[in-house]
Amino acid sequence: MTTINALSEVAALMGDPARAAMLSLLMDGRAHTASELALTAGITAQTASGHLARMVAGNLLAARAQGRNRFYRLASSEVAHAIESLMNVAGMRAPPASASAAWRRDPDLRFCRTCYDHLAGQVGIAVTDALTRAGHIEPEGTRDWKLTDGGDLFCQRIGVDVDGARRAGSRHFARQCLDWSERRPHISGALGAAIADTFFRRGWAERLRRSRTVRLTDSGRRALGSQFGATL
Amino acid sequence: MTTINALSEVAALMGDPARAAMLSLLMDGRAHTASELALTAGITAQTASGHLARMVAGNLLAARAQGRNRFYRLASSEVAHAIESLMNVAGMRAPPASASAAWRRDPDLRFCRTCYDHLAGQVGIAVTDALTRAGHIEPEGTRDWKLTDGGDLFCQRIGVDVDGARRAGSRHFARQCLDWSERRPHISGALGAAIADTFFRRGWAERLRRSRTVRLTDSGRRALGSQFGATL
DNA sequence: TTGATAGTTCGGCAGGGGCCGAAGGATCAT
DNA sequence: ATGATCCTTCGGCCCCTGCCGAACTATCAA
Repeated sequence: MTTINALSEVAALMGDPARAAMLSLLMDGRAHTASELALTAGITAQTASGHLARMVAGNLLAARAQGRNRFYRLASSEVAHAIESLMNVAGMRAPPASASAAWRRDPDLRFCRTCYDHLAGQVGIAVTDALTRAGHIEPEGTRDWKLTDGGDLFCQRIGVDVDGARRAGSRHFARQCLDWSERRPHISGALGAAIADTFFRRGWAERLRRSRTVRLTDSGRRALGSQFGATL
Repeated sequence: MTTINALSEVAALMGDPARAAMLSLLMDGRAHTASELALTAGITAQTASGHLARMVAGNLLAARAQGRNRFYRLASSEVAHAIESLMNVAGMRAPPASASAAWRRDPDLRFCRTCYDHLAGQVGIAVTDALTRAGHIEPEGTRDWKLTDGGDLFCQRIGVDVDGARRAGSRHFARQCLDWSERRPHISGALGAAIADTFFRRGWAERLRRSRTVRLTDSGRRALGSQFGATL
């Protein structure tokens, strides 16, 4: 019973024009301040504050305080995905203006803010596909990956701190993270973070300054071919 | 401007408990009568009638009159997809009770009513994965597939009417259809239908009588291995 | 024709929720 | 400290909308 109510509650949160306007802006994957969101929604700061609090409580948004600003962002790629599919039903073919501007400016941005510590986008997909193809990981249920013995060896060989990831407390070891744009699962969780760390440490990828974009270096491209047997 | 309102309107339609209950029931892919929907939503027939009319006007539902009954069903697989992704955000792991009953009764049913003319479920995923792996198709944007030259040849060879699919008027050629249960894209659109047609024509798959289920035959299982290099 | 069933439309009630003004913390700049 | 900025909480207004009772149409079964 609460199960059906949960559906309507999430939908109702998205079903208000002001909140929908905020969510649309946040679809660019970035974090925005409360006043910025109020402005684009065309409402006062007080009203916006109430809306934002409700969406945080409903696990649609995540908030982060910084100085006297509060930055809000979408809570997960699942939320982005849900909004996208609603837009699809609503007959919107392109993302709304503000988001599509950011999109063009930064075409490699694939909702990396919430996929912060692991590789997402096309690189993440390529790595995940290659590991799957080689039998190094296997889907386990609909939410996790299983690292096979061969995969364990492989990861150790290229320098991924698998044991460290295993010891990462309560954190999930290897999760399936559904990428917003690619719509296919890639590796997140502690192992995903460890793999990304290896990419950065070995100079295969680098974070762009002041951006959530990850760029694959030339040596990374070569490594993807020689180590993973994948091309991008 | 209407573009953002469209998002909130669709979400608002799904954001009422009574309407959400009806939509959940309709997630079984079947058509239900107005009174049936009123009953499960726990409201009177008058109230339900209003809700249903609004959802039809909003292109969420399609109605079909038959005698003195009116049958309502989800208007498209896009709607089903949107509901599913909202359920995902709401943290529902299993489909709601009523739908899960149909689910258990018919475990191969993967919302085939709206994916009517193309292969969905595990078979659709297996085919799509195999074609991707072989480089026969590539994701194009977030909504379409691109059929490569090699893929064109391959399809012709196994008897898929690719040219016919290309001539299919205004219909999309090869769409990414996100499967409800598998949560991964498979091929829909004209090409998806043509591939499914090949499977039926060559006896690789068969529709079960009076059911939306598609069964893979033994020869289909062999073909999947020999032609597609996939196992299931 | 008469009655029963399925569905819709209309009207009025009542509650929920979105909105803003006012006021109150928090943080930064000077 | 003083003011400015950012954000939040509180209180009250008001509209929107979901709800049902009643009445009406359409189909089916005698």
